[in-house]
Amino acid sequence: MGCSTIVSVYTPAEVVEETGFTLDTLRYYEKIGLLERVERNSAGQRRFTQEDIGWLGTIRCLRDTGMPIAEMLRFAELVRAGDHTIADRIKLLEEHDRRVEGQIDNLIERKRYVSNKISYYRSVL
Amino acid sequence: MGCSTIVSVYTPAEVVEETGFTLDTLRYYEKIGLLERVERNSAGQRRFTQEDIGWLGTIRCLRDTGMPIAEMLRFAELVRAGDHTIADRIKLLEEHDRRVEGQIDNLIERKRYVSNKISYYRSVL
DNA sequence: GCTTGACCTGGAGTGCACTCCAGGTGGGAT
DNA sequence: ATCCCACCTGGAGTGCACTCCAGGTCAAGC
Repeated sequence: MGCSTIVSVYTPAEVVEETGFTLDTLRYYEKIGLLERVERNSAGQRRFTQEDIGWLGTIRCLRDTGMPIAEMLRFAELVRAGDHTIADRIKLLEEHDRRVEGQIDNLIERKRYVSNKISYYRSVL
Repeated sequence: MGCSTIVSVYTPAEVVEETGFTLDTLRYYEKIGLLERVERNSAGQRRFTQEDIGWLGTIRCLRDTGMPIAEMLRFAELVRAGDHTIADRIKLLEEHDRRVEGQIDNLIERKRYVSNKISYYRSVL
């Protein structure tokens, strides 16, 4: 059964580089269960898998669109629970998507106000 | 000198209604100097002016576009310092405007990722 | 005239999302 | 063999922006 799959593995430093999260943040995410227990080498040091990297990409995206950790945690649980939760995941993401839409619209609206203010100041210079 | 200007004045409750800030937030903003010392009636209760309302509108906008309080404070100081700071105000707002632009772009980018994820989940349902 | 409720002050507490620290272990280049 | 640096753990600390509280005053409608 000489299974010779090459499972590419990442050190903490590589993951920091790759994902842009700090090591402390990574550890924090693991501690609170947003990241599932990461594998360790014999010395107890973390060795991240490609899958971890992928999941961290999702986290990054959700986080940067303003999803609170509690909700990401809920999403993580759904993902772990298996394929029968896909409908729920869709629901969660769709709701988030609508909020992001709202955020963008609001930001565009507010930006107009800022731009107008700048124009006004320019006009009185 | 019977000066009979009608200076419309707002009670705290009216300002809360108008601006969407809580009374506590309004007091907090005054305490830290983001809002200049608000007028009081004989009983020491706040009576906001039209100008206060306008300024709170600006605050709302800057806040909702993610400007930290420290920077709003700096902007407030510039405004109070008089017209010779207009160039600085423009600089500050332009910088902020660029950041907001970046935020919007980033959000749009991330939103695409979320939408794709939703599509993917839909395809495997 | 009395009650109710809006408002006051100073200061303490909250929630979120990290971020830092002390004290220690192990791997790997020289 | 040695040294340094990445990494480990548990737990405490930080920064931001509020938010809440106790204990009190005033105004205005009934």
